[in-house]
Amino acid sequence: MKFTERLRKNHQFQFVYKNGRSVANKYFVMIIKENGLEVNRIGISVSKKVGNSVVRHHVTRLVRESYRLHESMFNSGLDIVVVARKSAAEASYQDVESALLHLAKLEKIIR
RNA sequence: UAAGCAGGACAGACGAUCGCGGCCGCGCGAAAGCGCGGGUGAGGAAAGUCCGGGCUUCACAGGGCAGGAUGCCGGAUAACGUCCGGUGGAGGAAACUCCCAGGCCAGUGCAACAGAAAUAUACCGCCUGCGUGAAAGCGCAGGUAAGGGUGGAAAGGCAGUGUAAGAGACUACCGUCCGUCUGGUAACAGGCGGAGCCAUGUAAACCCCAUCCGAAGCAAGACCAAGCAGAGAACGAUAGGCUUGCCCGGCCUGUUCUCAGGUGGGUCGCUUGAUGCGGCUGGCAACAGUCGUACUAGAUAGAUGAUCGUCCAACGACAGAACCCGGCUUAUCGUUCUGCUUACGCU
RNA sequence: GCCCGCGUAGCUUAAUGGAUAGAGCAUGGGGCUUCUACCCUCGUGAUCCCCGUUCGAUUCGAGGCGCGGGUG
Repeated sequence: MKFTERLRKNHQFQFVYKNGRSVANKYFVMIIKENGLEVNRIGISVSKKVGNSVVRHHVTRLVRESYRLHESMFNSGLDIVVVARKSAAEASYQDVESALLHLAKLEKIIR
């Protein structure tokens, strides 16, 4: 991903949770905070409630893939945290893609 | 052909495009890194963390008590609670499967309810003697565990002799126990002789016996780099701390606690191993030896996915390595191979 | 990674290996009252699942499932 880094540390996530603004739909919760950098930073959080290890990895990959394929549409200079909800375990790739773009439109961070 | 039993293998495949983590090579770059090319990249259970071992550090090269685990016998193994082969028991018509399977004739405990009585007994009953009574019967003293109902369990079973009635009191068969002989490494099996059999169940009750067990865990541990600030309290050699829970013994000399401050980066450990596969030899087997051959993930918030097309058993279950092995247990859509048993039919 | 604990009615809980598993709250029916509340009375359980030991298991043993906690 050319224009994007990843959020890795727990304190980065906590900062976004405390200071960001959030929006949600059936599958995901998206939390946004401007980071003052040139690039976006994305973090994906899938808790143990969603499923076992295989299911959680799968959800993570679907989110990362759909973000990657639409990376150029997003505004830059944002920290984005995507939290998966329980129903995301049964979602297909098309569901994830449309849900992610829907949330991005709600936040008006998409071109 | 059908039903079943046992053991093994596989765990969607191929192509295209876009992406991800290591590794190798080349190029650019001071470096970080970037680009191109090549090759590689999750499991049969990677899971649960229930056992065992390697490895590393600590302690000791030392003893006792406590505690824990295992539990028919023999073997395999680095080791095991695992595996193999036997013995005994249970199930099945069979192939075959299952069993925490040492010891209540060491000690202690428990056995509700029912029942006369639960580890010791006479409620009903049976019988004898005496008394009373015309008799039936009643009362007293005694004998008796064959019969009765209860119960998981009622003092070997069954048949006969015997007897007033009965009783292993006696006898045959079966069972039990003891001794001895034979076979077997052993568990055990079989034979012979004796005891007429003073005694139930429970040790997944305490316990006894035999064997084994030092502790912690790769966030172990080793190294490099960066950075910081100390202060207070208690006790101080008849003290404090470490050493396995305790004791003895041993070691150290400042130790412990509280508050505050700093870092939270990198390298190694890290994958070649009690390794996999194939052949041969030994062994009933588990397994061992030997020869050949292969190298097949090493991330550090954590890499395998998405889309399209074709195929099928037709939408593909259970499920993701985190130091590494050997097992056990649990989850699982299905496909397939081999051997065996029984029934039916045909030749 | 390592180590503990718990699971009983809708909720909070009790139990020596021997009940029909006992309470309180809640809830449903009935009574009392003109009505409601209070009060009285009657009812309502897969002892988390499964296998075993035992004559008999909530209790003992093995395995599983779920929940909670400690520690690095």
